[in-house]
Amino acid sequence: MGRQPCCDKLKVKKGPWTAEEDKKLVAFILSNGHCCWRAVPKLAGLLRCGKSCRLRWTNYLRPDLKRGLLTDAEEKLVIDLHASLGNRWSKIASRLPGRTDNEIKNHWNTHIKKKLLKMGIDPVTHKLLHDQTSSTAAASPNSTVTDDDKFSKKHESFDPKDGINQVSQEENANPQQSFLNTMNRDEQVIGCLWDDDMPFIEKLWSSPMSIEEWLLDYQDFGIGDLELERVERGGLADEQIKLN
DNA sequence: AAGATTTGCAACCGCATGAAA
DNA sequence: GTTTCATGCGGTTGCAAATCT
Repeated sequence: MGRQPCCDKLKVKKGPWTAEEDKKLVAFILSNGHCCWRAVPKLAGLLRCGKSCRLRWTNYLRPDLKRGLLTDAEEKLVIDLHASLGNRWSKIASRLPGRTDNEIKNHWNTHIKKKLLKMGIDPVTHKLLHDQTSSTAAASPNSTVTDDDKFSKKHESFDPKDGINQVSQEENANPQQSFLNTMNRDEQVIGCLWDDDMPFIEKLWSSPMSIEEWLLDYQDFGIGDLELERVERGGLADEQIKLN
């Protein structure tokens, strides 16, 4: 009847991964692949469940992952895709090479959502909050203060130059509309990404560099080294330019 | 300086779907 | 056809670091 359980849940380890575990998982996947996640932890000598291994690989260890904050262009793309796709993070992530759904979801919840609220844009509907709430706000002027309201007050000195885009003085007169305008301006760039037939990962696989070489060059297994990371990012950027 | 609070991210949880037995 | 599990996905939590009081 049915299949065997993927793991004995009583014996699996939980919590943060160690560098040693990362190395074991990477070494195993690079030499054997991951045709069946259920078998990976046992064969790799890890006391983790397959699900945990899969998440660790896809969200952190995969060699094609970018590190660091999303760029302005990536943020704009996420916002645009979110407007049309909603919280379908995996679909959104598939349009951002080197980014994971988890990373995008986290970035949305911690950065983008707040920026949009600060600019008076509803992060759910992507419409101006003023347009949506003017009637209800007038009806209930003493409505309770939300966390988002608190954020807006706390960040009243927010400088658009640090955020989504730089805007002209004229546009500053109406920051909400200005933001929507910049979104339109980016449509061409976004369109290019939408039309990209060959996903980034396929370009990576087809590059002359082997995956082992790539990993050895770019993976630090979680051991922080900012300078190395900076150089690595430069290397990745160069590689992407070559591939393009 | 120290405790409290907030922030950001990695990892886990639980559900839906499809496939294997 | 039914049961059981693998996988993928989105939501949520836990915790270390940063910031505030």
